[in-house]
Amino acid sequence: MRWSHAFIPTLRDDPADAEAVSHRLLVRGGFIRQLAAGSYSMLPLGQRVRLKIIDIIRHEMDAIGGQEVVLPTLHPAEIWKKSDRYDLMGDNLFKLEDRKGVELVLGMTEEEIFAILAAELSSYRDLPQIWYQIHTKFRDEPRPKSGLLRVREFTMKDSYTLDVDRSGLDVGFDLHHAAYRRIFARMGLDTTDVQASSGAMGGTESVEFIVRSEAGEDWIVTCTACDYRANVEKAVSALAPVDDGDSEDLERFPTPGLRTIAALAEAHPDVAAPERQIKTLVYFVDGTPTLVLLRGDHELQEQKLLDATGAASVRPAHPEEIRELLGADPGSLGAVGVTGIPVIADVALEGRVNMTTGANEDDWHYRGVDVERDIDVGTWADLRAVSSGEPCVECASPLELWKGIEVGHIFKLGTKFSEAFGAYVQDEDGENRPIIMGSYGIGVERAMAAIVETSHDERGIVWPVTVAPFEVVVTVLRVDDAETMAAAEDLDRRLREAGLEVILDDRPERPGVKFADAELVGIPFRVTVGPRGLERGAVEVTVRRDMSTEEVEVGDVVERVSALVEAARADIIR
RNA sequence: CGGGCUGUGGCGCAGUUUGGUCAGCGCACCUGCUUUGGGAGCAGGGGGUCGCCGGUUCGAAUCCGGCCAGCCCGACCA
Repeated sequence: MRWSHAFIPTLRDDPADAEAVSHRLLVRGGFIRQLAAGSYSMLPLGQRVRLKIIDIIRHEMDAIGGQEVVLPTLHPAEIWKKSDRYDLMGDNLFKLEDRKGVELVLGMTEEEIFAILAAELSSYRDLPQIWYQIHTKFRDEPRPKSGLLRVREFTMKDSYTLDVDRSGLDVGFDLHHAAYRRIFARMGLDTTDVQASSGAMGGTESVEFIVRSEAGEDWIVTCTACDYRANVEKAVSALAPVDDGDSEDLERFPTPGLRTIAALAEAHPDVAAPERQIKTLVYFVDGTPTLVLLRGDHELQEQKLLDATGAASVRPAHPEEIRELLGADPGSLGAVGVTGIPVIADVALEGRVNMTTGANEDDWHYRGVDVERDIDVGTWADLRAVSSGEPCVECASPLELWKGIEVGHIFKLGTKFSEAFGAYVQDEDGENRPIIMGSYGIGVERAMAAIVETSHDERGIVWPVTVAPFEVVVTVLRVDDAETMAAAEDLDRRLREAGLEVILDDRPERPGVKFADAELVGIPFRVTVGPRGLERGAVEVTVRRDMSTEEVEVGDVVERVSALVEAARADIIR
């Protein structure tokens, strides 16, 4: 490839609307262009990287026995209604109508269609199967952001395992787990696999692959000492016991003007330390008003509420709604004596006595609350958000909280879709059983952005050689000098003949421009050809990652660069 | 959906407060000459319905109304 003929529109300035590093560098480097919010064009360089990522994924998926298919992205809404995901996914699902008025949707993931195909299987002997595809998914994100990190149209590798029993599912799941580790490692991504919630998808065991980055949107909890690691949506921590004293009688007492946990604690330190208060939140859980109870010093983790209730959506009640329901304003709420409204309580409140909580009348609270005696708790669940420094449940060491980018997610889906679409097989005993599915996703462009987030410097991107748009750039310093140009062209040809991916920068630009572009674009190795070096029969070879430079005799360049590329590959794959 | 901000050549921006002389700057682009190991210099040149629609006015990038789009924070989010 000759740079002079390539479409690589690099920019000297950062685009004004780009914040995230990957967004800035991918736009500046001429990899992508934005069309609309959450909608990006892949320019030639971007597409080269994207294809390399896809090749890695495809290779590893095939290696675990995956069979590639391509399914429609345009689906009749009917099948989404059949699986119940039409409502469950809410506004995140793109919906449209055809000319006949038939409702259609654009796929977000494609369990439905895979289940429909799986319905053609009839015997346990047909299983297991691993099916996958790599194509476009759509999500009507409420807020696309950060370039490729959160978009509305993107490429996903989604795969599905089909098994007759749990142990088969476990095997398929573990195969994916191992394949994902290899996939991300080969891209040069350092991922942490964490326990996660499977969210609206249902399912049980769920593991996310997270790249540590400030640009990420997921909060991850890891233990500073042991192996415990989980998404905050799922993470738990140990709690120091609280001394409540002996159970006492319920007593109403005046608390004029006290509306917050902190204010109440300050005014009544004897009975209302935050950890001895009950925080009462009012939520609408799929439209049903519900009281959510937590310890005074704990925060609600909404995903846990979703998981505990199986609801599609939850939202905090508005102040007016709260007054109508409980007769008091936030700040004086409690669940004591409340009937007719479901109560869900965090497990940290189990067995607690002598607690303090609002009395559902402004300026009044209860003390001496025995949670199990005085409150009609319908459901106990883990609802609390873990905070930094709390003790690990496994080893009691402090937990650490950090931000990351979710690049992959694997989980055990179960039989939800096979039951909905009649995907049953007969087992050895002639018994009809729903196929057990697993579901596994990787966001291709998000992985691309995550690589840039974690591999760049002040000059630009530093692509791992396995995903770089080109492995080598041959930079010609004097295009108008026939000898220099001839030497560069010869090198370009020999490097390509050695199997390397080369771009020849033959633009009539000044050296500084070419160096800057090569570094911005992030090509791992640069061969600099100029008349000065050629007089000595030498060129320079520069390693992008550390910008180290060595002089190499022209005759040795192919061997030297090949060795560097191989070493870089080996270092990534290990 | 709530809050904040922004829309002016390909990119980055000034101009809007105080309507006219405001279509302007830097980069990029084209031509020529010089230059050539870290984003060159000189000279000449091309390119913009000032987001869209409507209104006010003799006159609107500028004032008013409506709409649209994008960014950031929050809510939400496999």
